Amino acid sequence: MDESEVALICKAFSDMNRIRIIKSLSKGSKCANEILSELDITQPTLSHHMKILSGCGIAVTKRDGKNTVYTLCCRRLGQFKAYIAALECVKNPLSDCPENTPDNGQKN
Amino acid sequence: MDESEVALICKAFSDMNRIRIIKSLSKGSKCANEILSELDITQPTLSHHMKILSGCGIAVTKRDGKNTVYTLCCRRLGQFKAYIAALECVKNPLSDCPENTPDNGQKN
DNA sequence: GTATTATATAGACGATCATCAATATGAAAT
DNA sequence: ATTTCATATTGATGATCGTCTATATAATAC
Repeated sequence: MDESEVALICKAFSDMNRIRIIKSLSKGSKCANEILSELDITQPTLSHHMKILSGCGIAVTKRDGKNTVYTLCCRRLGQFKAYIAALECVKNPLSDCPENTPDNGQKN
Repeated sequence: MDESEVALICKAFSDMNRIRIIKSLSKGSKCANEILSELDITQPTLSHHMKILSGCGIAVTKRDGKNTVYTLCCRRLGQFKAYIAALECVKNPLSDCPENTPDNGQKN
């Protein structure tokens, strides 16, 4: 999973309604109507959001008669979780930045 | 950390250049000039990105003479990582969605 | 076939975005 | 004080965004 894929998934996560959708789907597959009843948006807007969520591979679409069932893609979500989890955070790093502040305890 | 905070951080992560900045800072604090040399953007654009990254609490700003040193906020990043890591993915969930497809092995 | 239900698409709107060139600010060096 | 270096702010531009109404499509029911 490269940076552009991560950026795309993060963009999908960057809207509160879509986060709610993801959290809802994380409890199980749902059809559009069900999701719609949990949010305060119109049906076309939900359709738009689902297109974004499936566009980045986080959600999967499946027709079932009149309904469209949406499911979280565990594999894709797992890849994303792994990427985020792998982000380190060095507390007191070396840096080539000239004249580092003394209380960082370093000069380069 | 509520949904709107997560959305804000994800929005900060939704740009490739900002992801690169975060990955770069994850290896240690850096001043603007250093980060700038790693990317293909102008100085004002970098300044704009850093404002977004510090605005959501992921990066921290510190003046040091002529330089501005940027550091990842480990606490904040940790909160975000925890939220993402906590996203479950149920494989074969119960759903109230009418007429679930048979190969899901469920009827509701 | 016609109606009904569920979802998608088209087109529009104002808002926000990433980016830039130009300029301002802040801090050190001379 | 003036210059130099590092960063921030301003203002503009074209692109993308979330949302809506209106309409189209797809699938079942009658």
